[in-house]
Amino acid sequence: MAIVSDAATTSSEEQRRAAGPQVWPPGTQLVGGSANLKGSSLRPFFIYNSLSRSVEEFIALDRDRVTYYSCGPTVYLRQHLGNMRSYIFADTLKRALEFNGYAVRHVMNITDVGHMTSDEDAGEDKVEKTARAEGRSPQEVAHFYRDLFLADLNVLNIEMPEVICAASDHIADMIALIARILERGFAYVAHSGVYFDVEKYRGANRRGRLSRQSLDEQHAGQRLEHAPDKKSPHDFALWVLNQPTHLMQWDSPWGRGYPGWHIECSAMAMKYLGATIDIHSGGIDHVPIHHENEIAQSESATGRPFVRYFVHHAFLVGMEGAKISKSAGKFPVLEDLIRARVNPLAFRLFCLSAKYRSELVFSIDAVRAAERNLYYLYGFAASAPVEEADSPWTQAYRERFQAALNDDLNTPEALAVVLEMVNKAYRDNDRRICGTLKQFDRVLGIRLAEQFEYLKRLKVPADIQALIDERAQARSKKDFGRSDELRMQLQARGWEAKDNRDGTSEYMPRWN
RNA sequence: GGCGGCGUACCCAAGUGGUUAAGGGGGAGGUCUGCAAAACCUCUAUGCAGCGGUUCGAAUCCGCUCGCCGCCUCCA
Repeated sequence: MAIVSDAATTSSEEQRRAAGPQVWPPGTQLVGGSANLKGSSLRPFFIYNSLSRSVEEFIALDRDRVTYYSCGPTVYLRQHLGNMRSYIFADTLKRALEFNGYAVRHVMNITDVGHMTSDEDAGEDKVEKTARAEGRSPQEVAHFYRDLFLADLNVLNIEMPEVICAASDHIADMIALIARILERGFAYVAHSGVYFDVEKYRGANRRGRLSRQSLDEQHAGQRLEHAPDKKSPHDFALWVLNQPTHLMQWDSPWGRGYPGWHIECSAMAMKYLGATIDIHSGGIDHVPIHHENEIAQSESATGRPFVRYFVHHAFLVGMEGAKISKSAGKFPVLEDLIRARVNPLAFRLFCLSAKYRSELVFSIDAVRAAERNLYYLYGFAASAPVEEADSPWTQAYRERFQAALNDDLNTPEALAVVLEMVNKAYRDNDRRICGTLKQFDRVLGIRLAEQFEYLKRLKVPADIQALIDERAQARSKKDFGRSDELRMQLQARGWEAKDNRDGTSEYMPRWN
């Protein structure tokens, strides 16, 4: 039984590190998939690894290819802004790696079965609970909220993961994985389900690595009165049996039932990324239970390390410092921002204004502050000389930008670099920074590139054009009363007038 | 009870042993302008919850105190 010990992991890690720089000396230009990223080269990228509780240099298992699994949504409710911070974080991590020349294979799950509530005695599947409440089938509920979720990703300009996989499409993979765990003796079959044998696994001394909590310290099982046929209250379900009221059931070698929540991530991560994946990310709340259990299951089945870098982000919190959570009932969603006439991409920028490991205090005003930055950048891009080559001085900003990202994803610092560069471009009246800005936007993801051609592509409606023409006439006759009146009319229709010093005027619609 | 985190200006937020404590928002003043907007410039924390300690030197390390929060049970 080859459960790899911590010591073994460390030594192979050291070997890898020692070998790394020889394969990829700083400054090496990449070819192939990363060749389009001019100017970015594989440099040391540091990230906080929850497994070691320290910032480590990231070294991919396979040179410049990264396998990345991030926790996706349970599709029983609209994802709120706290959730969206999570996906923006995952997307930013991926983009930062790509900026460094890595090719990232990103897998995200969609949980549509097996994620239980714990309010009631028996517990209830979250998707089914919503289905009952809304009078729809679990599939309808899952699809409905999945589609809303995907739409939100699109609105926030989050890149689609290479694989998005639903748990219910991978029942067979989960059954196969459970069978392997059983074969290896780390699980047992009881009347109420197939359970992972934590006591047995503890002998291998792996569980508790993430949370640093011994099982005895946890008050595990204290409030879980069901499933009396578990050997130990710490044991968790791999497959649930004999729950006839459950709507979603599948046949298995152990009887009809449905999978436990944790097993899907192990099964799908390993199916699409292999037994050992480079990065696994998720919310900090998943450290003690969900990810701990994932590790236990996966490594029991394969005898190999499951995840090399576990990365956890902190919460978006409300103004009283309390977490914005589903169980609390009230939480803002993307539509609340749109209803408040805030550009959703401002929320993206807002998320980047804090480090992923820090709690971020949410307020509409704070997002509006980020929106000012968004439009500052848009305003610059809309009139920037795209066709000209960048000035040499931009190189220093590119270096600083990358250095910030590579320092444990310090996006606030990176953002500061971007703003300082644009400020310098304005101040020195040297606007040849578009190429660099476009590169930055590959990480920022605020659709900046689209703004460069904005004015040229702009179609002015005839009625707006009529107002513009009349205003030009009024201004030429120095009829400023009429001119201001027309400005107000244009404003009411969403168009802003901007008068230049030379007497010309520019008109563009408001962004939001 | 156990584990973990936080407290930096009016607001958001970097910085975690060593030049003037990033950046943004907001505010004040100014340049430009018919006005407005945009942009630019100047100013806006002798101090980083409080009190001790270590150090040549601390927001940064240690101790205590106060306040806030998360997890241990579904949660990003």
